[in-house]
Amino acid sequence: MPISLVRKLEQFTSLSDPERRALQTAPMRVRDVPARSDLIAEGDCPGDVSLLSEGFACRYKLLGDGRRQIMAFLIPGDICDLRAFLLGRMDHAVAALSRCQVLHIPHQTLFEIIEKHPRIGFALWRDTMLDGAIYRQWLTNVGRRSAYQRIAHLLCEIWWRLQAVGRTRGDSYELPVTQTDIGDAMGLSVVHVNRTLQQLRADGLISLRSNVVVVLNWRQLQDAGEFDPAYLQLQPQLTPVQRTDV
Amino acid sequence: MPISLVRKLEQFTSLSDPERRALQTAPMRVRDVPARSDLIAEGDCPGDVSLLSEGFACRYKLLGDGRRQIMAFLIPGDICDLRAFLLGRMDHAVAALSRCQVLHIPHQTLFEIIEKHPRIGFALWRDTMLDGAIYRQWLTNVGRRSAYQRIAHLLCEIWWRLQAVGRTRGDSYELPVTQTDIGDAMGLSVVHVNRTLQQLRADGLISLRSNVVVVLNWRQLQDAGEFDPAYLQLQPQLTPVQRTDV
DNA sequence: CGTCTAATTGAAGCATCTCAACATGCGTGG
DNA sequence: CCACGCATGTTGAGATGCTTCAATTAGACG
Repeated sequence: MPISLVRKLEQFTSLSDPERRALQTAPMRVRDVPARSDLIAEGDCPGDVSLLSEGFACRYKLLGDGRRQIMAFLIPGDICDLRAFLLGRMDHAVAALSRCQVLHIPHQTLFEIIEKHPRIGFALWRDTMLDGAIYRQWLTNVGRRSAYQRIAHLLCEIWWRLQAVGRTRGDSYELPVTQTDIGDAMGLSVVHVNRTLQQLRADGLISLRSNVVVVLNWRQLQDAGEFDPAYLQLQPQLTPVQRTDV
Repeated sequence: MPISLVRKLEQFTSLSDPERRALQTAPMRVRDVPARSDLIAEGDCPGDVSLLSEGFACRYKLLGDGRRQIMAFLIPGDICDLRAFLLGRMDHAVAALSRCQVLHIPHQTLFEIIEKHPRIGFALWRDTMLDGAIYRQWLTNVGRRSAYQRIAHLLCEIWWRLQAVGRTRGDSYELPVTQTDIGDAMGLSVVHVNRTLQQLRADGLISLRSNVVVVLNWRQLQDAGEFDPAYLQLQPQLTPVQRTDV
C-alpha cells in the first residue's frame, strides 16, 4: 500500500488522534511520475512539499563537466523537498529512478498543521536530522572506504530502510537502479561498480539480477561494509500490526 | 566577541524582543575545552545542547582500521549536538581542533523556549537543514572531485562561513587545522594534501602558513572548486551594524 | 526482429596511496 | 635563553585501486 504522511511520521513518533486527523484531512494532490524524470530541478522553489509514496528516487547534483553525484536514495516515505519548505530554493535536484507516486501538500497547509500540532513539527525536524545521519555515513563511505566496502554498506542500508516500510521480502528487495546510479552515488565508475558487484557475488555475499538484491550472507556483508543499523534510528522491531497503514 | 545563541539564530531569522529575551535569560554554562580533545564522544547522550562560541571543532567517525573521517568542520556559532536533542544518542564524535569555548543549554530549557517561541524552533530546524546542504556539497566533493578541486572548494566554504560570523580579515582567515585533518575531511592522505596545497600555492591561488589562509586569487580558487556560496544561505551582505553582537 | 539501454570485458593510464626518511617549528624544562 | 623532543610539514619512490576508452554481449520492449 502507498505510504501516507501519517505512516511516515509514525515511524519515529506516535501520534495522537487529533494529530493523525489533521494530517489525514489535509488537502493533498497525488501525482504519478515516470521513471528517469526529474521530480524537482535544482533551483526550484516548489510551493508544496512532496512525499514519495511509491517508487525509488534520488537526490543529485550535476558537475561542471557533466558528471553526476547522487547524494541520497529516496524510498517510499521519504520527503523530497522539505528543504524548500524551510529555505526556499532547492540546492539539488530530485529524480525518479523508477515510476513514482508523489503526494503534494501545500506549504501553507503544512505550516498550519505544525502551528497547531507542534509535535508534528518536531517529528519532521527529527526526520531532517536523520537525513543528516545518513549523509554522514555516506561521507564516511565515499571518503574512506574501498569500493567493495562502500557497496556492501549501501546494500545493507537500503535493506534496512526498505524493511522499515515493508518493502522487503525476506532477505531480498527490489532495487530499481542501474550500476551507473550506484557509481554516481558511491563516487565510482560504472566499470568498477560492475567488477565490484561481481566480486560480491563471487564471494557469496549477495545475488543481484534484474534489479533484485538478495542478501546471501548477512554476517559477511555487514562486516565488509562495517554496517551498524543504529544510525538509522529504527524501532527495535515493528510488529506487523504497527506496520499496517492507516 | 564570543557568539551567543541569539547571534547564531539571527544569522538566518530576525528575532522579536521577547524571543531574544527568552534566549538571553536562559540558564547557560560556559566551558573551556583544550585543543585536540573530544567535546562529545560517539554514543554519548548529552543532556544539554552545546553551542561552539569560540574555536574550531570537527565531527568525525573512526573506522574499524583506525582511520578517521571528518564529516564537518564546526566554527563559532555552530551547534555541536543538536542531534542528541532530537534523537538521543550521538552517531558520531565531536572534537576540538583548537582551544574552544562552548555554551551549554539544558535540553529542558531549550524545549521550553521552543514551545513558547515556535519561531525559534523553526530557526533551529532551518539550521539543521543547512547542515544537510553542507553535507551534500561535501559528498559531491569527495565523490566526484579531484584533490585540487576539493581543497579549493573547502577553502572557499570556510572563508564564507567564517565571514558570516566576523572571523575573517579581508581575504585571509585562521584555520587551526593540520594537513592530516584536511585529509581526513576530504578523503585524502596527508601526503597528497601536502602536495596539493603546494600546487595551489604554486598556482598563486592561496597562501597558507602557520594556520593562516590567504586567498590570493578568488576567481581561480572558486572556479577550481566550482564553488557557489548560494548553498550556504548567507544573507546578501551583513552590514557592520548587523554584525555587532547583542 | 530491430533498437536501445544496461551489463560486461579487456587493456592501458594515472591519481592517489603507502612507506620511509628527513626537515622544520614550537613549547617546555633546565 | 638554549636545547631537547614531539608534532607537523615535506620529499622521494614504488605500488595499486580505480578510471578511461573502446568494444562486445545481454536484456527489454514495441
